[in-house]
Parts: sequence; structure tokens; C-alpha cells
Amino acid sequence: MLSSALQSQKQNAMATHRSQTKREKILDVAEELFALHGYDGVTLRQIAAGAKVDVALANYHYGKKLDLFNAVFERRAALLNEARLEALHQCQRESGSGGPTVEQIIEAFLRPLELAQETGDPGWRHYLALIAYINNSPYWGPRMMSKLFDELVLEFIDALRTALPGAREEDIFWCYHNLSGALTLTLAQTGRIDKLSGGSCQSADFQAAYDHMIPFVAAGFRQVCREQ
Amino acid sequence: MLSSALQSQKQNAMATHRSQTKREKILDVAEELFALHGYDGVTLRQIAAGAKVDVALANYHYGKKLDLFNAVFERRAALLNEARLEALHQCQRESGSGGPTVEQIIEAFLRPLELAQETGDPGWRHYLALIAYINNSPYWGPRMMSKLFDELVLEFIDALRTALPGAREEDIFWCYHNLSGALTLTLAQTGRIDKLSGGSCQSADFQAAYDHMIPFVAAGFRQVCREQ
DNA sequence: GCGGCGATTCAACAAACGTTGAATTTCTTC
DNA sequence: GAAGAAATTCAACGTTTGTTGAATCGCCGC
Repeated sequence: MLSSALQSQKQNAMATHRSQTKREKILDVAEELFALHGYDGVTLRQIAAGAKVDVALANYHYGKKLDLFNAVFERRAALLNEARLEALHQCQRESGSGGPTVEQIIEAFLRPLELAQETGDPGWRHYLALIAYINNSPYWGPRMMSKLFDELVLEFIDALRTALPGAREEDIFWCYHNLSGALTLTLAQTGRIDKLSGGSCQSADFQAAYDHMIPFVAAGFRQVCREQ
Repeated sequence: MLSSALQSQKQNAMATHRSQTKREKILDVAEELFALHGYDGVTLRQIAAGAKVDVALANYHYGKKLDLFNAVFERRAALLNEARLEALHQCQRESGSGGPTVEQIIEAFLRPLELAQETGDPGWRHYLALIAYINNSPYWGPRMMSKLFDELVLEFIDALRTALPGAREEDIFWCYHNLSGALTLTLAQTGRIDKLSGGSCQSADFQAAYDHMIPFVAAGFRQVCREQ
């Protein structure tokens, strides 16, 4: 007798003898292409070709192109939010009555993104690049980011407020903006830092990126939000 | 008798009785639309309509769509690079034999972007958003950023290396990566921080963004690149 | 005022786009 | 194994796309 968790995994893996295979393959290919070329840079025919499927099948499963785009964006959001929230709560439990340090909070914000990569599923890498594309877009950013990620971000900002007593509201948010920017460019995986550094740094190495980002951002928060 | 600098301004303003007006209007509209919707999200007909011009005129002046995209990207690059390099050299001259501090170098890297906005030309705002789009794109970033901006960036990194003796190469580049990310998200002007902060922060206020980014980034550099 | 030339528009092309209704295959259920 | 439902393909639609060649406009020198 399988546990219900394992059962649902089993269902996802085998599906109903093929049916969900093509359906999910469409999402996988759309995820990769949207992340690389953006919404308008990808045609439904490219996605269908990549998934070895007729172009009408995407419409059958997901409706219009915009609905497919949203489906890709929403597929992994809940899982990601749960992992990050769990990491925040864990460091809050483990810290004393003073609450977690800035470093611990930033770490809880970033490390789950790295774990997502380590599942071996390349889809996660593409998904993170898609988030970077959307978050940095003046068109899509305001339309899509808030609904799925604002609640989580505000929880982390609450924790940071506690860890930085006396900080001004605007200072905290501008610091979060800097963190979000550094993270976004990392997720985009443009490979630019590889070339600039002559090979010293690798965009694909999320662990190295976060190893440097955590002390960098924490020091920035403390400098800007230090008590007046 | 006008100075040659003013003369060239005058020429730009009056042009040859109209001829350069439509030609430049196409660039202006393309700049704004490309920044907002990306390369594939804009059609030549939208650009032509915005410039109140026939669709064939863009082709006549700039060739293919990709050539127009490049023309927009290149138009203001040299001017921007000169302003930033001048700011770097000035703070190098003003500093003692020890060279400028990290804060001064970051300031020279960022403040010229703010001055560009203060000329009153809204085109600069759109251009900076276009840089953000390209820099964050896994497709365009590697293809377009290096040629115009690598030389300048490496000059600033040289200055930072001097200001941070004993720092590891990879640490410096990862820190620059964080700076570049924070800056990129700022230039994108998505308005997301406005909503998240409930109005405490405004994306359009570049000065406030840099006022917070300079100490934030400088502290990050010092923390990560401190002597071992 | 006429010829020439750059700037601009007109008209049209073939290709590719998102979307859809109907036909066909594949699976599930009895 | 027949019936019904779901999944998938087929074929086509009306638009829109980037691009181009030819025609027209507007100005300047002669």
C-alpha cells in the first residue's frame, strides 16, 4: 500500500497511459521557449513542434496562447512558495527569541531556488529564467508578479523588519528592491558574468551566486537600515 | 557667432527643414515600444503608426527590423559611456594617491544615468529600460551587451580592484554581478516596488534608487571582498 | 522653371500567425 | 467487443507580419 504522497507522484509519472504525457510536454517546451525568447518571441507552432504535437493540441488543453503562458507561470509557483516559506519558518523556529538574523532570512529566501535546480529537472532552471523575464518586464511584471508572489515577499519583509529594528520603511523596501534585482539577473542566466570575468564566474552555478549574494545583500541591508 | 557645440545642437533641432525629423521620430517611437514590449512584441506597423509615417519608411532609413533595433540600441550608447567614463576619471583625479573609494566609484557608475534622465528628454528613460530588457534577456544579452559596454565595465572593475586590495577576482565579479542586477531592475521601471511598498518607494525616482543603491552596494563589496 | 535627388507613400507580395470546427485516433467503461 | 468519451490530428480560415518595387512628393541647384 502506497502513501497518498507517493501515489500522486506515481500518477504523475505514469499518467493515464500517455494522456498527460503530451499535455505536460507542451508545458515543458513552452516553459523553455518563453524563458528564452519571451511571450511574443515564441509561436504556438514552435511549441507544438518542440513537443512533437499538432498545433491545435495546445489550444485544446490550455485555450488561448495567453492562457498557456499563465499556465506555465502558475505550474510551479505554489511549490516554490511553499519551499521558501518552509525555509523561513524553519530558521525562525531555530533562532532564539530575537528572531533570525538578516543572513538567515536572506538564505531562506534564496536557497530553496537552488534546491529546485538540484532535483535534476531542467524545467526548474527554465522556470526561474521565466520568472526573471516576467519580473524585469515593464509590461508583464505589474500584471503577473503580484498575484503569485506578493504575499510571500511581504512575509520575508516582515521578518527583515524584525531583524532590523528602527529601520525606515522606504529603506527596507529599497534594499529588497536591490536584492530582487540581483536575484533576477541571476535567474535570467544570461552568461554575461562568465564572459566578463573571463571564466572566473559561471552563471549556471547558482550555489556560487548565492554564496556571494547572501553576505553581499545582508551587508547592504545593515548599512542602509542601520539605526539612525 | 555660435559655439560649435551649440551649432550642432541647433542643427539637430532644426534639421534640414524636416528631413531628419521623421527619421529620428521613428527611432524615438521604436525606442519606447521596444523597451516596453521587447523586440518581438513590437511590429514595424506599430512603430510607423506611432511616428505617423508609412511602414516602408523605417525600412528605407534603417533597413531590416533587426537593423532598426540595433540602431536604437547604439544611438545613445557612446554618449552614455562618455558620461560615465568622465565621472570615473573625475573622481580619480579628485581623490588622493590612494585612489577613489568604493562609494565614489559606484557613484560614478550610477549618477550619469540619473543625469541622462534630467535632460527632460523622455527618450533617455525609454533607452535605459531598453538596456534593462536586453541585459536581462538570455537571448539578446550575450549578443548585444558586450560590444558596447564591456570596455567601460572593465574600467570600473579595474578601479574597484584598486580600491579593494587583496580581493579575489571571482568575488569582485560576483559583486559586480549583484550591482548590475540591482541596476538593471531599476532601469526596467516595472513599478513593482511602488506597489509592494504601498507607495513608500517610486520606481520613477532614480535619485532615490541610487541614494539607496550606492551605500547598499558599497557595503556589499566591502563585506565580500574584505581582505582574508 | 526645370532636372535631379533624397524622402516619403502606395500597393502588394508570400509567409507565418493564432484560432477553430470537423474528422480521426486512442483510451475507458461496461 | 461495442459504445462513448477524451485526446489528438487534419485542414483551413481570416489577419497580420516583414519586406520590396514602383510611384509620388518636396526641395535644391542651376
